[in-house]
Amino acid sequence: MDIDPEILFRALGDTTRQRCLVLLQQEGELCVCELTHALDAAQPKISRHLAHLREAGLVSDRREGLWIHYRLNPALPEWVRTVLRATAEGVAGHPPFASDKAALSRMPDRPFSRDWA
Amino acid sequence: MDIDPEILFRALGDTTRQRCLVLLQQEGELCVCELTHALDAAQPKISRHLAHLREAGLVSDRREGLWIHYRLNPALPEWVRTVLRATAEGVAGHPPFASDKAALSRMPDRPFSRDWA
DNA sequence: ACAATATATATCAAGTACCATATATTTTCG
DNA sequence: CGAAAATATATGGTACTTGATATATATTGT
Repeated sequence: MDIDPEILFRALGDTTRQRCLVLLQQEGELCVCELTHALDAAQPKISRHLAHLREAGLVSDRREGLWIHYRLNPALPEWVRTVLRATAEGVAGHPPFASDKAALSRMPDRPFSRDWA
Repeated sequence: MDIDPEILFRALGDTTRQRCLVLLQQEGELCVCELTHALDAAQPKISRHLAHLREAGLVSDRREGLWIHYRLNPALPEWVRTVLRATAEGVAGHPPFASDKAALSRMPDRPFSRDWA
């Protein structure tokens, strides 16, 4: 799989998309309503940014009933994974990324249990 | 030193700036005319993109006579260095990055000798 | 002080990106 | 089939980005 670096970094160049990617990296798989809640953002906004990430090849999606689960695209080249990992580690402690994770874990009635160490 | 990830990735989201950063990473330090030659681009275009990188905190500059040498900002946080290194390694073999390096080494009358293994 | 060279900045037009709101689509359940 | 829930897309407005061209600034040597 090949990723155009211009498309990659333009996709990374928006805070909303960064926050989604960092959460996906930390949580593995999330549906739109979880991201919407974690970021406290309007649903169409999240949906459109996820579409952007999907078109850039960064995430893949999987439907399960009403829900659509997003995850990092498993076919990403290693250097892109390194970029995403370094970024997630670099920003994890700073706002708004730290509170996103907290908000997600506080979400009531999460549609799926995602128990993985 | 702190780098805002949105500013970082927007700076990386342009092919011209990527090419400059990859060359700077490979060569250590380059003046504007070298970058202009390597990318075969107009001088004001290179100058403006370098200004963008400087304002984003990614590069620093040093004047020596008529020339201004640019280099990666030595104060970059480690995660940003990792991002830049992974990117440079990931794209080095692909166009236009590969030919940029070749064009630079073919440049006649390069203003400085930069001998470092 | 003047000319030449390297680099920087200004301007304008064209394209692009983002947000908020409204609306459409898809799936499940009764 | 109709309603409800989750997600996706469309629209319009505003703001940012980019490139090309022209011009300005800074430094050196004569």
